[in-house]
Order: sequence, then structure tokens, then C-alpha cells
Amino acid sequence: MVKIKDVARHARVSPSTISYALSGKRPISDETRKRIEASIRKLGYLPHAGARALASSRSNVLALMIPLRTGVHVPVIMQFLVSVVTTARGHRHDVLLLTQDEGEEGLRRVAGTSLVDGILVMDVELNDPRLPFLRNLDIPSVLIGFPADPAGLTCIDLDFEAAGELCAEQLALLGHRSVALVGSPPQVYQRETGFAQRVARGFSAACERHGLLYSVHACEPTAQAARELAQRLLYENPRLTGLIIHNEGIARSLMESFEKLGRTIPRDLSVIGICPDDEAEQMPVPLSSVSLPASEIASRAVTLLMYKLENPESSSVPEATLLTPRLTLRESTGPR
Amino acid sequence: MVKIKDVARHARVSPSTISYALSGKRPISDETRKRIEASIRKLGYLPHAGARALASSRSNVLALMIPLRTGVHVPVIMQFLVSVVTTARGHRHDVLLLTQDEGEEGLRRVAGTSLVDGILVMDVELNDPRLPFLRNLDIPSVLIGFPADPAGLTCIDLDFEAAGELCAEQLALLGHRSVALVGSPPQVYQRETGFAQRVARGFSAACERHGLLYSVHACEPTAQAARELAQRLLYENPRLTGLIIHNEGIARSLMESFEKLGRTIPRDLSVIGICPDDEAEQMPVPLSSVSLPASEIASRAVTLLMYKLENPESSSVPEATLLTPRLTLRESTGPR
DNA sequence: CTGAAAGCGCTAACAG
DNA sequence: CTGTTAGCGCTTTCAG
Repeated sequence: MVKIKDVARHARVSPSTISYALSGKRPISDETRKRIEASIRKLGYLPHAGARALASSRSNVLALMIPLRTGVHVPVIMQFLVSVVTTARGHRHDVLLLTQDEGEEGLRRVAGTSLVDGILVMDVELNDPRLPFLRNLDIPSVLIGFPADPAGLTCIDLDFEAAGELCAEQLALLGHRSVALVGSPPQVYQRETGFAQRVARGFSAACERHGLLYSVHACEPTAQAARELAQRLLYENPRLTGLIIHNEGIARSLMESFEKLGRTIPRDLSVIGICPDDEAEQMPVPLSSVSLPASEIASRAVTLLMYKLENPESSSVPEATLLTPRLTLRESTGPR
Repeated sequence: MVKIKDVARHARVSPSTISYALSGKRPISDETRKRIEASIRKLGYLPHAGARALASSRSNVLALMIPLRTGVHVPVIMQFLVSVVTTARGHRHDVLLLTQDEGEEGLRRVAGTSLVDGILVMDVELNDPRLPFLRNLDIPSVLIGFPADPAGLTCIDLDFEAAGELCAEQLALLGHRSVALVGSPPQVYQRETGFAQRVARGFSAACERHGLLYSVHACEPTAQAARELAQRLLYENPRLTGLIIHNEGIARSLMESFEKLGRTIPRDLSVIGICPDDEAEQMPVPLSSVSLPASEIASRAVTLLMYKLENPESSSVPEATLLTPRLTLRESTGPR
């Protein structure tokens, strides 16, 4: 293994100069920098991560805790994940993966051993058991998703409440008077992952403002549940003409079920999804949708975390970052 | 931060004794062990990962490189991932995530900086550009998937060739004489990720052995491509009665398309999938299938890697581990 | 069964 | 702009 001393000898400078050349923490003359770079390349030098971490108290690793649970749409998690890793690499950091089931203990371990410099937590619940720990943690963290009270934390997510409103308003604008929201599986509501409730709240508020007749429904992510729900919705309200789907797992089945029940989209029924753009585009009838910008959220989360790492004292990091929802009209919506 | 010295003082022993108590690398009297454990708990001691890595040249971290590409079914990757992390944790190791696009450079970096002790690589191509590097690497690695030549490597995967055979044989056994295999998207064949070809080879061989009329088809993972393919298959061969689907993305669409074209499953058409069990179970007609045991493969891959880490000289690690495919009959298959 | 002490390879004062 | 040096916190000989 080639070490910093070897490079130093080869470039005829001191080890610290190599270190500074690598970190850029003090100016190096052009000439010696060239020599150093040549030596590094020549010898294939790569600094020992552990030694670095020990001397600098920085591991250049971030922890990412991902959810495992039912009702969380896997492709979206994957998008987050990839975007986190990619963005972190852009900041010269690596990503250590923790699963939700490691819980607070897992976070304590990776933080306490100085394995990681910062922590990203996904799928935060309204009263997440990890919150007290994260508030008192001596390394920075960023939450993807919102707890009931973000005080003392840094949280980022799509503004789901605004998304719910936006959908309802678009349906109102199109002239629909009777609408429904099909949301997450029941478990998601039960464990109080905020986003499901927030969509429902925004949706309901906007419906009331516009005097729409509306209802909200949980739905298991199975084709059968979707079929049954479609039937029930039409049975309970045959005049339903507007639908919001916030449940990636069943969007397709639900649309197909309505078509089978004689409701042509968008002629008889306008549908708006809350889902990733690529999924909306791939529906049999391209789905008008509010995008779920997983990659953007993830990369902004990393950027926030990096900022906190670089400015430990800064009070300028917002506790809450809510991304404004963006609606794209495709072919699943039309006038009443 | 509490360090080993603090614990040593508190437990009235030397730092080295603490270290040995933690690692179990030399016997400790029951009495002092108790004192040490108490002190550790009392002080909340967690050893510094970097210091450990530096002194022991072991980071207790494994790297996992995951694919990002189209045609790779995301839920399966996620299963791998979770199983890798969980199994690694069982061996007191953490997992660092690398994306495919970091390529050989990424591997060189994490190995060269001693950030990780071992490497897991997913989605290996027949002539993967990373192979020469992995063969010469000074830390152990395990490949999930098979290159053309596994010599000097450790590879594990489902025996896809046997899976293809098994499917064809089951159809033959049921009396089917005219069958088809719908496989991966064209890109997967093009980049020569072995498994697609292997299934086709096993399938073809078994069909010829049994004198079946057969054909093999790539298919884009879209509902429309599935519909078109179903039409084409029946057009080209109206007497088709047996179908293998090795393409999670379209299994459902394909089955639905055949039903729409008047072929009831299993009455008119027997279908066997190669996919995870839970997906097979969730099809409209529960799908007879060869399981894709992602979790098992992942956990065995980690176990192999751990073994190589603990027995650096051992020649007893097999180059190739092929899991025997297991067929579960559900409701999508019946006699001709 | 336990202790003392020499590093592991790097960073960051401090000094010039 | 560069060099010298004292650690960072732990593991592991070596010694008893």
C-alpha cells in the first residue's frame, strides 16, 4: 500500500504538503502541485479512509435510512436512493445504507462510532420515535418527510397539502362538481406518515372552498381492491366525474376498472394522479398528474445536509422545505 | 466523546483489556469482563470507527454496487438490497452503496482507500468491464450474476438455465406441444447480461429434447408491447397453448391480453412465470412460477463474502454457486 | 489473565 | 508558500 509519505518522498515535499494539495486547505505553488499530482498518479496513491477520518474527524460518509414497509412504493424509494447516492458523490461523500428496522439504535451506532458525518432519514412519521434522538444528535441530519413538529429539525418534502389542493382546484376549474380522492393503503394512514393525511386535508379544504361534493378513500395496493373501490365509488355516487389517485400501486388498475364499468377517461371521468412523471406517462391513458419529484427531493436533502456539515453554526437552514407541486396536464382530464 | 481510555480508567483496567474484551481475541476473567461491560454501558462508549479501521485494517463495511438500468426490475433490486444490508448487519458489517455508473473507478476508490473490506457486485454482464479489476483486487468480492468465465471469481445466482428447462419440461409434462418464452426487454439481451440468454438456452434445449414447437421473444416492459406481442404470438401460431414469462414488468399485461384475445388461463393457455413468489401470488390468476429468490441469493452472497474475509487463503470457496430453481404450481397451468 | 507501548496513516496546528 | 511535529483513538505485539 502506498502512503502519503511515499508520495511525499517521490514529489520531494513534506507529507503535509501532499495533504494540503489534496484538501486545498492552503495554497500550493503551481509547480509543486504539478509534481504532486504527477507523483500521486504515478504511484496510484489513495489516502486511507480510516486514517483520514481519525485525523480529521470527518468520514465523508452519510447515512441513509430507508423504509421497508408495505404501502411504500418501491420505485420511488429507489429513485430517492439513487439520487441520494449520486448527489452525495457529487459532494465527495459516500452513502451508508441503514434499514428502518435498525431504528434509533442504528442511528446511534453510526453516529456514535463516527462512521458517518450526517444522517438522512426517509419516511418520517408524524410522531416518529427517532425524533427526540435526532434533535439531540451532535451530527446534522435531514428528514425526508414531515413530522408533526419540525422544530429543531431540517425537513424536506413535496408540499402534499398544496398538491391535494391543486388537484381539487383543477377539477373544479374543469367544471367537475362531484369528486373523490383515492389515497394510500390504510396502513399508511394508521401509522401516521404525514403525507397521506396532508393530501387529504388539502384536497378536502379546496373541495369545500369550491363547493364540490367529495369523498376520501384509502385503498389496498391490489388490483382487486381497486376494482372493488371503483364499483363502490360509482355505486355510492353515480354522478362522480372527477378522481384524484394518490397511490402508485393501483392507478392503472383503478383506471382500467372505471373503463370496464363504462366510464371512458377523460370523457366521463377526469383523473389526476400524484405520482412520478414517468409512471404517469406510461398509463394506458397518459395521466394528468402532480409530479412526485423523488430525485429532486433527494438531491436537495443531500445539499441541505452538506450545507449543515459545512456551516455547523448556521441558523439559516430552514426547518421546513416544502416543494411547490407542479401539475402537468396530459390526456386523462377534460371538461365536465 | 468517550474513548477507550475513559472506559479503561472507569473499569480500572488497561485500554488493551477493553479492546480485547470487545473483540474477544483473548480470554478475559469473568469478573473484569463484568466490570468492563458495566463501564461501557454506563459511559455509553462506542469505539471510533476510523481509529479501529486504521489500527486493525478492517473497516467492517462492505460495498454493494447496484444496477440502475432499464430492464432491471426494481422491486427485485430492492429485495436484494435489503437482504444484503440485513445479512451484513448480522455479521456486524455495514453496507456502502455504489451505483453502477461509478464503474471500476468507484470500486477502485472504495477498495484503495480501505473504506470497505469487501465488495458485492450485482447485474454482472457476460464480459463485464469490471472483471479484470475484480480478479486482481486485493480484497474479496462476490458477484451476483454470472460472467462468461467465472474463473478466479466468486459468483452466485439462480440457475437460470435450469429454470428455463424446468419450465419447458413442466409444459411438456402437461401435454403442451406448442410453447413460447417471453423474456427480457431487448436491451437486456443486447448488453449480454447472462441470465436472459441462459433462460432461453435452457428453455430451447428442453423444448428440443421433448420435441416441442417453440419460440423465444424479447419484450419491452410496457403494456402496449405486451398486447402487441400477445396478438403476434397467436397470429403466428394459433395453436400455442403454453407460455413462459420471464419479465416481471409485463406478466400481468400479457396475461390480460391473452384473456382479451379469448384465451382463458389455464383452460386455453398454461402460463409459467419466472419471478418473485409474492408477485406470482398477486396476479389476477395466481401464476405458477419458478421463484426468483432474491433475498436468499443476497444473503448467501454476503455469507460467501464474509467467509472469504475470514479465510483469506481458503481455496474452498466455489467459483460458481447456482441455486436450483424451484417450481410452484398455482392456478395458471393445466393439462393441454 | 493483564499491562505497556508502539504504531496504523493522516491532518492541522505551529513555525518559518 | 512549505516543513516539522504532535496527535486522532484504537489494536496488537511484546512482556509479564
